[in-house]
Formats: sequence, structure tokens, C-alpha cells
Amino acid sequence: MERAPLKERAAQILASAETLFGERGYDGVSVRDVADAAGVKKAAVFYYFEGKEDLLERVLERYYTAHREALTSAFEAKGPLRARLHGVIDAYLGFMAENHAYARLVQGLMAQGPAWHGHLQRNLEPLLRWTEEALAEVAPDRGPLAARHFFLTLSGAVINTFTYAPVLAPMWGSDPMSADGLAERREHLHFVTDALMDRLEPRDG
Amino acid sequence: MERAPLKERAAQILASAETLFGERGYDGVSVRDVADAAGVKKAAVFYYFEGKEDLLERVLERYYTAHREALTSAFEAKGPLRARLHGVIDAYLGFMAENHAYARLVQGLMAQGPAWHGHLQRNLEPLLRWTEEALAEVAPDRGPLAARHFFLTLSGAVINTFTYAPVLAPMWGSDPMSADGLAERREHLHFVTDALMDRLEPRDG
Amino acid sequence: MERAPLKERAAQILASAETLFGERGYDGVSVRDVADAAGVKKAAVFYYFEGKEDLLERVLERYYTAHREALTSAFEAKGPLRARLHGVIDAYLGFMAENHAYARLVQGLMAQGPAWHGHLQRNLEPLLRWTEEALAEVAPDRGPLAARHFFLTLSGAVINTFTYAPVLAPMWGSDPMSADGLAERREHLHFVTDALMDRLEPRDG
Amino acid sequence: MERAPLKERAAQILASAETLFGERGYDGVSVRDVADAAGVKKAAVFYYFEGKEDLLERVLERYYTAHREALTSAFEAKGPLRARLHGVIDAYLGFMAENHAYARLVQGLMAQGPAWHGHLQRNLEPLLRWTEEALAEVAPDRGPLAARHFFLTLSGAVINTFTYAPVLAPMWGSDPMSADGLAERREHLHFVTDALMDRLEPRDG
DNA sequence: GATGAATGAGTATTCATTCAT
DNA sequence: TATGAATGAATACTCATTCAT
Repeated sequence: MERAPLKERAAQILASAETLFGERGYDGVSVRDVADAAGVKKAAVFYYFEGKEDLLERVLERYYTAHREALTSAFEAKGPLRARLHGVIDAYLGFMAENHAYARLVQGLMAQGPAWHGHLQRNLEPLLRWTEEALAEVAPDRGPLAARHFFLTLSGAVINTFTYAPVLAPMWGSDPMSADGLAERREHLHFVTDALMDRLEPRDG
Repeated sequence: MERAPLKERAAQILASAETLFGERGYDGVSVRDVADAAGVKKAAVFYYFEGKEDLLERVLERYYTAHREALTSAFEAKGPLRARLHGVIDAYLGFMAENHAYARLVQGLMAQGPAWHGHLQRNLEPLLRWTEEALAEVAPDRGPLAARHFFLTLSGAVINTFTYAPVLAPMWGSDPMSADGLAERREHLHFVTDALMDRLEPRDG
Repeated sequence: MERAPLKERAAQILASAETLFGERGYDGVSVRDVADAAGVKKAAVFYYFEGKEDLLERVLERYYTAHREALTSAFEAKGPLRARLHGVIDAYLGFMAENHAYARLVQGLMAQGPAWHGHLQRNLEPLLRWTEEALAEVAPDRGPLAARHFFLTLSGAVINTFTYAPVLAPMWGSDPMSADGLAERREHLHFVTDALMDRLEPRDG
Repeated sequence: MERAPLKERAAQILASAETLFGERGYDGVSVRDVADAAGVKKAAVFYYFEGKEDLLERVLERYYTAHREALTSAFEAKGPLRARLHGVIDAYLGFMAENHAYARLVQGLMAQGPAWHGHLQRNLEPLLRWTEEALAEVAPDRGPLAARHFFLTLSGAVINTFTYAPVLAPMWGSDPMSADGLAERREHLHFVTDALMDRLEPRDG
């Protein structure tokens, strides 16, 4: 299953694809665009990759791996639940901060119809499972307080920081994705988490 | 600036565009697709609209109007803050439930680069302003507890219910967009709102 | 099942395709070649036809129809068997003489693998059936003297006149496809037919 | 002019080219296809051969040689004319049976325009000359009973057995290229030869 | 002796858009 | 009020061939 390390040229192409797909969406980017951005000829893209779709798949693969790695240690940390949840949110927010393009690319693919849903689902599943395990002690299996709802609510609160940043910035008068903006957002999300925990396990407040 | 009411033919075209753009994204739909779905000739689309972009603009315009109308009365309602917030969330959720395509279309456009950002921003702005007014009494102007953060968090929690539903359904074993799913989601969001209010105005709990 | 008469432009394109496919084979001709030869823009070819393959299918359809029409009256003629066979050979030869490209196009497709075999078979089948009926009185159902063998032998003798003409001409010192050449070939084929009939029904000689 | 004996690697490539060209035609086969089938790298094909065209030339050369060798002894055999003709037909049929691909490859090239005509002619010429010599005693030099007509008729009857086999098989309910099919075809062709000889030299019947 | 890397030229096809009628 | 015809520009992809190593 392990893939041989990509050659420099291929890495360059992949990096360009990553950036462009993130900026303009899969459909908004042509193979020529990717080649130009990478400083290679168009045919070279087809030499190193099987096609445009393969290119996207590799970009996603890399994201998935990085994403999971970024969250693993946070999920596996020990300590009181609240601190662990804060840690996960920080890790999530931090990963997204370093991978601006990710959130938007994925949202774009979701909006493109079912073709990529299976792909995205496979990436999301472990995160959901982790959340469910982590919250098992305070949240029931089913109903409106089930872990899955908190997963959806909190991951949405993290992700949308990035997907909506470009349209919020002018309204906020500051960029939610800037260092300051993210620090503030982080505090907000901690507040939200604590508020939810207060209600779920009142004694612990 | 007012435009004569659209003829039946045009309305048919617009409706098809709305559905298709929502299902497959702007780029994933051709003018021919829209024409076919509407049962008209391709050239008719250009007769009634200025082009594909115009078509999208009209679709968005309609959404904006409907969206705002759906939320206005909820925002203007009187009564205790919590009840009003619940009302807004119910209205938001209800509107989205009836306009499946909206959330995905907008997400798709966000991912397509800055071209449509201004457009989307104009729609979002009033919602943000309303939220800020509504929360003025409990939330400060700036910082991590500012109204705008709650707006982002809660609107994300609503919207993502719809954008992620297709990939969550298999994992949940049930469809978050079904009647049952939405009722449960509604309860969850009320819980979240209450939890946040508890922390913001502890006495009121 | 009837097809509306093709517009002038489409007819022009089809005619060019017919000629070029016959001259250089399906793979040897690009859509651009066809468009140029027809004096239209490349995109016009796609406006009138669904694609290159469709173009070939239409060309073949026309041939099939013309081919069958050319032979029908000959097959349905009354009179002694030998005369009727001569008539069929004359009709076959005449049709091919007017449709130089046909034989070569079909041979080229046969050599391209199974993709077109079904297509070609559907055209050949009626000819084989007719031959079997015509020879029913003198040829057995099975074995080396079955009608199908005579069909294969004689149709080969006709068709190869055209497929091999370009390489035979220099060796013969004259063109087998010229008027004189064809007249001579016709006499030869009559001789062959008579020889075969002599053996099949000796009394009739 | 003599070329050093091809290395094993080259032979492998040539064999693959032969098979593939025969199956899908020259244009339908890419250098990569040949390399893959031979289990070598694509660049190796260009190392051992000058290019795709050279590859085809070598394949044809081999066929020519094999073809001529297969027929030489039959042509040089002694004995009565009819027996010698039967022998040639048997040899021709036998060679084709072992070289399925040959007939179709050559037909495909004929259909590809004049580029390969000269090539093919050089191969055909000796066969025609031999036939003319063999039939010199019974057939005139010119006119519809000239040897060259019998050559065209009989070689067509042999070759078409193979080129049309794939489309005839379903109609015949049996494969003309199977052992049984070929045995039957052989008998048929002997019958045809005898019929022709009967007419050419009636006394000898 | 052999090949990985690279590419120029070409291929079929799509599509938003224009326009004469 | 429509629309059939037409097209320029772009798109993803293929492939024979070259060449430095």
C-alpha cells in the first residue's frame, strides 16, 4: 500500500494542483493551469499522473493523511475530557490554518454531486468515530445529544471559519484567518465547548 | 431597477437552473442541461437571460429574497431572547429544508474563488447585522464572545447539516435531512443555544 | 425508423467523410480532415453528427442501403439460374464500381478488431440469405458445396477486384477498376460461375 | 544488406507487434501496447527498432519470407496441373491457418491508402508470376481467362476465408477458421479449381 | 545495452455564445 | 417571440519520438 516517494517534478506538480484546486475548485482549474503554475509542460502532468482526476485523488490523499496525523495525538491525549476536547479543537484549527485550501476544496467537491462523496466519507469517518468514543462518557448513543451531533456542530464551527473567511473579513473589518483572528476564534470555540460540557455534565462545571 | 415579472417560460428555466446548479454545481451544469431540463431549446435560455452567469445571478437573487423573508419574521418576533433565538434557528432550518440546493450551491460558489464572494457577502450581511442586534444585550462588541462568532458558529451548525448530509447519512445510518433527522437536529441546536445562553447570562438559566 | 433528409451542410460533411474514410481508413482520417474537405468548421461536424463514430455509422448505413438496393432487383429477377447469377454478379460489380471506397472501408474496419464486426455482419447477412435461397436448387445445405461457400468464394472474387486493384494495376499493366478492366473481370466471373454450375448441375451445361 | 540475427529481446517485441497489428490494425496499436505485450519498456522498442513504421516493415518482411517459403515447394512440385493447383491451395490455406493475423493485417494496410501499396505489391508479385507460369499451358496471356484473373479469384477465395471468418462464424453457426471449417473449405476450393479446369481443358475432366 | 524523463503535435469533444431569420 | 445554425476557444488526453544518463 505504501507509495514510493514522489520525484521532485511530480511533487512540484502536486503542490501546484493543491494550491489551484483550493483556490478555484476542481472544475475551475485546467491541466494547463497546473502545468504552468508548476513550471512544467502540460504533457509532463500526464507523464507523472494518470490524469486530472488522479491528480485530485493524490491531493486528497495527502490531505487525508496530514489531517489524520494532525488530529491523532490530540485524540489520544490523556487528561480530563474538557482539556482533551480543547486540544482537539486546537489541533483541528491549527491544521486548517496551515491548509487554507483544504476546507474550500472539500466543500467544493461536496457541491459537485455524489461523485466524490464516497471519497470524502472515508476521510470523515475516523474523525466521527473518535469523537463518538471521546464523548461516550457524557453523550448518549442516539437522539439530539448524541456525539454525532456535537461532531457536526463543532466541526462545522471550525471548518466554516475558513470557508466563510473571505466573505466575513470585509464585514468583520478583520480577517478571521489571520493569526489574531484564529486566536480569537480558538477562544470562542473553547467557550462553546465549555458551555456544552456545562450542560452535559453540570457537576463538572 | 425593478424587472418585469418573469414569464412562465423564463420561470421554468430558472427553476431548472436552480435544481441543477444545486445538484451538480455551477460548472457541472451546461446551458444545454438547463434547457433540456426545462423542456425548452438552448437558444431560449439566451433569449430570456443574458447568459449562464445571469442565470446564476437570478437564482441567487431569488434565494436571497426567500432567505431573508423566511428569517425576517423570526428576527422581528418579540419575547425572551432564548425563545427568539430558537425561533430564528427553526426558521433557518426550515428554510434550508425546503431549499436543499441552496446550501450546496453557495458552498460550491465559495470554493470557486473570489468572483462570487461579493455577491454572497451582500446576502449574508443583513443576517449578521440582525444577529448582532439580537445579541447586543448579552454579547460584547468584540472579542471571542462577540455576536459575530455566535453567528458563524450557529449558522455553520445549521448549514453543515445540509452540506454534509449526503456523506453523513451512511455513517449515521439515517438521513440528517429527513423529517425525523431534522427534528432531532432542531432539538440539538436548541440545546446548543441554551448552553451558550447559560454561559452568557448565567442568571437566566 | 425513417430519418429526416439530411440538410445540405450535413450531406456535404457526410460525402467528405465517405470519400476520406474510403481513401485512408477510419483511423487515418481526423474530424478536422473531414471538416476541411467539406469546407466547414470542425465544430460544425459535431453540430450535425454526434461524433466521429456516428459519422462512420451514417456512412455505413448509406452504403448498406445502397448496396442492398443495388442487389435487390438482381436477386428478385426471374429466369434460369445461371442468368440470374450473372445478373447478381453484374449488379454487385456495378455497385462496387460506383462505390470505390466501400470495399476498402469495410476491409479496413474488419481489420480493426471486433468492434465493427456486428455492424458489418448485419449488412452481410441478407446477401448470404439471398444466395442460399437462389442456390437452394443446386447446392446442398451443408458441406463443401453449400451455398455459403459459393457466396464466400464469389463475393471475395468481386470484392478483391477492388481492394487489390491498386497493387495489381502496376503488375497487370492496366487498371482492373477501369471500364475495360471491369468488363474483362465481368466476363471472367461469368466464366467462373458457369464453370461452377457445370459441375453442380452437369446436365444443364 | 543482411542484418545480424535479431536478439531475443527484439524477437519478443516483433512477435508482440505481429500479434497486435493483426488483431487491431496498425493504427489501433500503440508502441506502448507492443512494449507492454512484449514485457519490455517502451524505449526498448526504439532501441531495437527505428520506430513504429520500422516495426511494421519487419513484421511484413517476416511474413513475406514465410509466405513465400510456404508456397515455394507447392509451386515447384511436379505432376499433373490439377494436383499441383490443389497443392498450392492447400499450402496457401495452411499457411494462412497458421498466420491468422496476416490476412487481416494486409487488408488493413491496403485500406490505409497508397503508403503501403508498393510494399505489398513486392510481396504479391512472385505469387502472381508463379501462377502465370503454372497456368501457361491452359490459360491465355490476356483476356478474361488469363492466369492473373484466376490468381485474383482464387487467392481472394482463400484470403477472404480468414478476413471474413469473424463475421461469418455467427451466420454459419460454425467457425470457418476451425480445423473442421478449414477442411471443408479446402474441399470447396478443390471443387472450384476442378470446375475451372474442366472448363479450361475439357478433355482432362 | 537500456531506460526514465520529457515533449510537440495532434485528437475528439464540449460549450457558451452569437446571429440571421 | 423564438430558434436552428454555426463557431472560437478551450479541455482532457494520447502518442511517437528524442535524449541524457
